Amino acid sequence: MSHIGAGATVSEAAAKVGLSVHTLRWYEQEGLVEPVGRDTAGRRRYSDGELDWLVLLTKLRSTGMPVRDMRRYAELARLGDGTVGQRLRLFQEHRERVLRRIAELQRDLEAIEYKIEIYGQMGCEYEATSTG
Amino acid sequence: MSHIGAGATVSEAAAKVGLSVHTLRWYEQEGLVEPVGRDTAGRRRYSDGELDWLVLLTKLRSTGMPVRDMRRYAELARLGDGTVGQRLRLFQEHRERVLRRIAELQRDLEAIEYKIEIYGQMGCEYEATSTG
DNA sequence: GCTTGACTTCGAGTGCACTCGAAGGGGGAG
DNA sequence: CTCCCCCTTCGAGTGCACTCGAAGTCAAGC
Repeated sequence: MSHIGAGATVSEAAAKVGLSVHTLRWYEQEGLVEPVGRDTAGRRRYSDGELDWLVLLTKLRSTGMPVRDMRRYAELARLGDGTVGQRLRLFQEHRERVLRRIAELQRDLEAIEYKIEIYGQMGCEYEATSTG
Repeated sequence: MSHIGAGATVSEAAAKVGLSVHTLRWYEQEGLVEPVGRDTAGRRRYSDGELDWLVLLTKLRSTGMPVRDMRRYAELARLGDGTVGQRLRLFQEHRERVLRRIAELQRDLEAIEYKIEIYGQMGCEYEATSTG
């Protein structure tokens, strides 16, 4: 490896951010990532900043942001500081969605835990019966 | 409506549980729901118990349980009390998944909130500049 | 000089969970 | 009698986010 300090290769970046090489190229193609810097041979070299961006994208994805919104966000970021307000609103809306989602999961979890309790009781009775 | 007390029609059930009529039939066809009781004309009549079951299914779905696991669960339920242990395990595993999912959302939410803070600060500076 | 890993474009395939529409028929309420 | 809601089977379509494979090229490292 003679690229020490020159940034990560695609496969290294893939390993670091938890996306496949295919997906990294696809993200770039879809405009979620600015065209990545290249080495003399034309191969992608991901800088720390680009890796951070990718990590942020994975967090947005994992919290359920659709790819089209991520694309929108990437476009805004590309346009510079003038779009900070829009990016803020985009993130605030997303936060609300995530909070609602968490609340929904917690609500529905209660039904699951209630069932676990019931089944636990039923199981105990069975055990008690079967073991005497 | 002369079916007072005779159970809900498909469309009523759909409205109550938040699934489409198409999806209700599809759930039945996929074995997520036992064949629903019928009236003299062969039309589905959902009892309160059947509605409760559907509501439970929607909670499982909304917490991310795949349809194949829901089918497995429905099969176990159909087999009676002897499968309570398996159902308990199924729910316990699902609970763990949901808890992990909530934890993941909360973790990733932090990054989003951090960004909101940053953008908030940037926006304030801009406002301060533009308003004076 | 050969292997390895990277590059390109392209389109097709995958998995999931619906979602819809067509075609043709039946029964009950107003 | 006539709507309207329901029934059936069937297969195809949708949306999302990948995911894969093919085909051909290129350059660096051993």
